[in-house]
Amino acid sequence: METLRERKKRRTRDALLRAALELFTTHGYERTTVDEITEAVEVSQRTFFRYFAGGKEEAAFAVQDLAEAHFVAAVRARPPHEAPMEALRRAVLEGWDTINEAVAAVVPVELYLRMYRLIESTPALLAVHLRRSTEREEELARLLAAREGLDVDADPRPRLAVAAFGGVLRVTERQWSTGPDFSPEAMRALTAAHLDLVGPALTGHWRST
Amino acid sequence: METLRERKKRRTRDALLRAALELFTTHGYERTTVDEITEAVEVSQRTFFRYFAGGKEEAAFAVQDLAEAHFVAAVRARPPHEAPMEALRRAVLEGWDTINEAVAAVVPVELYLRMYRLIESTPALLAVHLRRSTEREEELARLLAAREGLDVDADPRPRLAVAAFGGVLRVTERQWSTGPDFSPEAMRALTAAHLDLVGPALTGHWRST
DNA sequence: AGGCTAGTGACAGCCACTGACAATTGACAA
DNA sequence: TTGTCAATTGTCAGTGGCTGTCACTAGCCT
Repeated sequence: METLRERKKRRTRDALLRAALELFTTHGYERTTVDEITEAVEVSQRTFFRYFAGGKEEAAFAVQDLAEAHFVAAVRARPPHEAPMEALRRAVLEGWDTINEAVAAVVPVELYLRMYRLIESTPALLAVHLRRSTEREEELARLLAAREGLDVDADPRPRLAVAAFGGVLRVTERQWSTGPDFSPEAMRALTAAHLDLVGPALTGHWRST
Repeated sequence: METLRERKKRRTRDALLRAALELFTTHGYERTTVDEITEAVEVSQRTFFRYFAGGKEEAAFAVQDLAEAHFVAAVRARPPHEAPMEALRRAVLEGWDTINEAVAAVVPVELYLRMYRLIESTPALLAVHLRRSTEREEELARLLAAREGLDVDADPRPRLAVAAFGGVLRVTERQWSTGPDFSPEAMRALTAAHLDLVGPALTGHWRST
């Protein structure tokens, strides 16, 4: 079972994380200081940095970590006979269908979505988000390459395909976060629509839809 | 003509920029302090921040700005009858062919390439680079949409196509910056090869090639 | 020549982050 | 229980990026 010490640690971390996200999403990321977060939880500043060695940034992406791991797991769970792009497509849609399972245990889904929007609208956070996305893309490229029996360093196709897929997701994120409907369902629908359009978008001529 | 004041300003800025890039590329980005840069040029720290309000970051990307503007200009110069993706492809290859013209007036091309590598290998800089890339992609999407007579907010295809194109460039940058040949020619060749492969990469099955 | 103003330096201060050391508190065995 | 050990936390001091303020100097313009 869980020892008292571990329980306390977990609570402190959760309290810090929740306070951080709440402050970020209400007052803005850069405008909230670490001191404000620790005052809200009544711990020392030093303690915050011990839980989040990456500083405010790590706190800001803690829940994203869960959601993205959820998505990668969905990719891994796809049957091996599916074509790579098809597996990615189904996994990402599945991920949005079941986003609650991945996130709700730590923070309300609504807070996660608010934080997602904040990341998209805060340049410093968006930059980090994009870097993290490329790290995930590298992971997926290796995954798919292994699945198809390819050497990811000899054959660029897995990385290229995943990068193109990632590009579609970025366009989707951006449109979703600036649009009027912040529900997971809206995100899911937009993702599906965009994935359907990427083929036509690349085939040269747009005038003759 | 150019007044004495303006000449002095220009020189100070150039000196700061060159000192910054030189220090970044030799000692590393984060390990270089602003004080070190200003001591090398013999100005106060405050002066550095007056020229580079964005701090070290702005200095790190000053030359990238030139190169990227060079590329966008090449896209604009493409004949309107070319298909969008074809215009992007030719413009980016052209950009690497004539990179000297865009950069050499301010810093040696070799220093620019070293800085490029450093950006790719420094997480904090890579993140910013990726965000800047999406800004450029937005610019290109609007450009191409206008060219084709489309409304970029109503039709997602321009953004999707440009995002996929950008994804290919990112894969290329990454491979180039970790490879053995840092010449513009190598970058050009890699870019062309990857652009040729993105089509096949997206067509479902990789095993039977 | 002399007033105007842009550019600069010096200084003070905020915030993110880190290292070192001391104090506290849970864990566990005698 | 109680004493010991180890994990957790707080305090303090310091570095570096960055900003506001103010006074001063040097180029500009009439």
